Amino acid sequence: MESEAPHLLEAREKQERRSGLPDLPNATKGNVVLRFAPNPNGPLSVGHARGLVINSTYRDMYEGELILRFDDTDTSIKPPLLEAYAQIEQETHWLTGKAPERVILASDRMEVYYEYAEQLLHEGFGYVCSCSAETFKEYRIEKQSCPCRSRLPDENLDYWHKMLNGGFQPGDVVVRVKTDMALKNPALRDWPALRIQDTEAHPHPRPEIGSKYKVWPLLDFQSAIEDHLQGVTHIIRGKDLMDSTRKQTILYEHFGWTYPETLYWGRVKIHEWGGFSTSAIRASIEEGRYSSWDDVRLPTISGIKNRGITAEALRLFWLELGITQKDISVPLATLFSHNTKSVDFSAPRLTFVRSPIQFSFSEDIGTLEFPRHPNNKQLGTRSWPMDKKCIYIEKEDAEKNSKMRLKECADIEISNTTIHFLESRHGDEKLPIIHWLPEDVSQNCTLQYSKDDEIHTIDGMVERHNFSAGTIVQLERIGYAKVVDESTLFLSYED
RNA sequence: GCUCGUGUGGUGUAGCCAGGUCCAUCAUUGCGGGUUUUCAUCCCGUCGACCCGGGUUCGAAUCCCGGCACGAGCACCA
Repeated sequence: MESEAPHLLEAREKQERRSGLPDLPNATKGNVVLRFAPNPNGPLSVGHARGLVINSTYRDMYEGELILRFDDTDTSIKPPLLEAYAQIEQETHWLTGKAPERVILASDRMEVYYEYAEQLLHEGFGYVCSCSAETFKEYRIEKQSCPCRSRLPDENLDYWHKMLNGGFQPGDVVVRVKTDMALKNPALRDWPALRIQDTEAHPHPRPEIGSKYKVWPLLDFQSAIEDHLQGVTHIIRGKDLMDSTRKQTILYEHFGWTYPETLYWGRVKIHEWGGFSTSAIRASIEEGRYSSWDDVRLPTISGIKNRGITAEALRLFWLELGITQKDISVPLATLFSHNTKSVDFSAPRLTFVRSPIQFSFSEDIGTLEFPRHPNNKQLGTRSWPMDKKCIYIEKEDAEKNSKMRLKECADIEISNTTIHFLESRHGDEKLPIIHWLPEDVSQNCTLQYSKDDEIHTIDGMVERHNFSAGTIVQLERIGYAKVVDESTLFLSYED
């Protein structure tokens, strides 16, 4: 018994509660190759960030490699955007902390795909089909072979060459992988591998490609070939691509290759945004609804970055959701809570007074010196001279109270436009604490924030500073914000 | 319609494969409190869940059967 069923003799130890990502099946350190393959029809969305975060984390866990592959093989429906290539590379670096080990452009690899397509036809495992999409659909539903299926390899090769030489228009013909028309899953029956695109009317945006090719591979074919050629060991993709895996596995079996281990995740929506369709975002920008891809209202990586969200927050966010196949909908508040943790300790405190009202001190108090951050002494101190004896406080505070405590200063009482110091000057009484600003260190500033898909602004006075654009600060009693320029701040989110 | 997949608190998530240690983990949100000269951070407390119905078993969130619900694919998009 000991040799035949040792597990019966030993009480198996209960699995520890897991934290972080689960192990990758069949993976060993140093032998893992992953890929992230977006269509560059626009810069990356927050949804793409999931692919990047999960794949790059596994890359790091297994000391493997991450390939960034541009699947830019559609020039008419979701055509690539030339600027997106470089931007996606930058965003990848920003989010994952380093450059991908390899970068591949599918549009550079056309000859390779052709080679395998030709082999497919030559070996009788594929055929050129001249049925219309609708006609073939009927055959597929009826589990019937279409007439083109019985073409001989030589005949197919003739068609193939005619395809390559521009002898067909889009829709005329398509190369199919010969599977089995009786397959249970209708999606797998003789699936299309390459088609014709009108690259005169819709040239590829890369000038070196342009109208050079008429025949283009479809995702299932291109991706299958490339994954094998690059030695990809693990694919992590959306579960909407499950049938894609099955189609590709049939192709792999024909070529005698081993299909990578594949994991899937479900659909994610963000309450405030819904999905992350790149095409929809692109359309809304082109319509002029948004200024550009990095508009703070957009669910793009550049938009969220622009808002003052850190790469770390985005990473923690996606890591926490993991790779379950459930379809989920998450509120933005979850991302923001990660951002607060990511940012708080290093965010210098800055005073911003909304709707400022001016008051004068009844007496001199000299220069005030106090820390830039209550817990992080490394951020140094700030010093407020008060030669003018004139300060700003928020309108709302002035209206709500007559006695209050000026933060880091003293207890006061206001009357008309004058501030008198109270006996309890050093804080014996419990008074509302408000933030305030001496005129000596003030300057006009606009605080922007996004709400309900609109950008709103609040005018006020900000403490004079020289933090560079992009610095994340905390506006005391208001929230975290990003410095846009000398006189503009952007509030990342409301608390 | 066919095919595939998923169902744990308000929202996510762990546990499920190898049934007990699970009156179910962690986070977030809400509520309450503490620290703090910020309505921030941090800390503490609290509310709150195994889709339904059978079955197997001494014992089921975990295994089996049957429902139901939701999602995706069936594109000459990726």
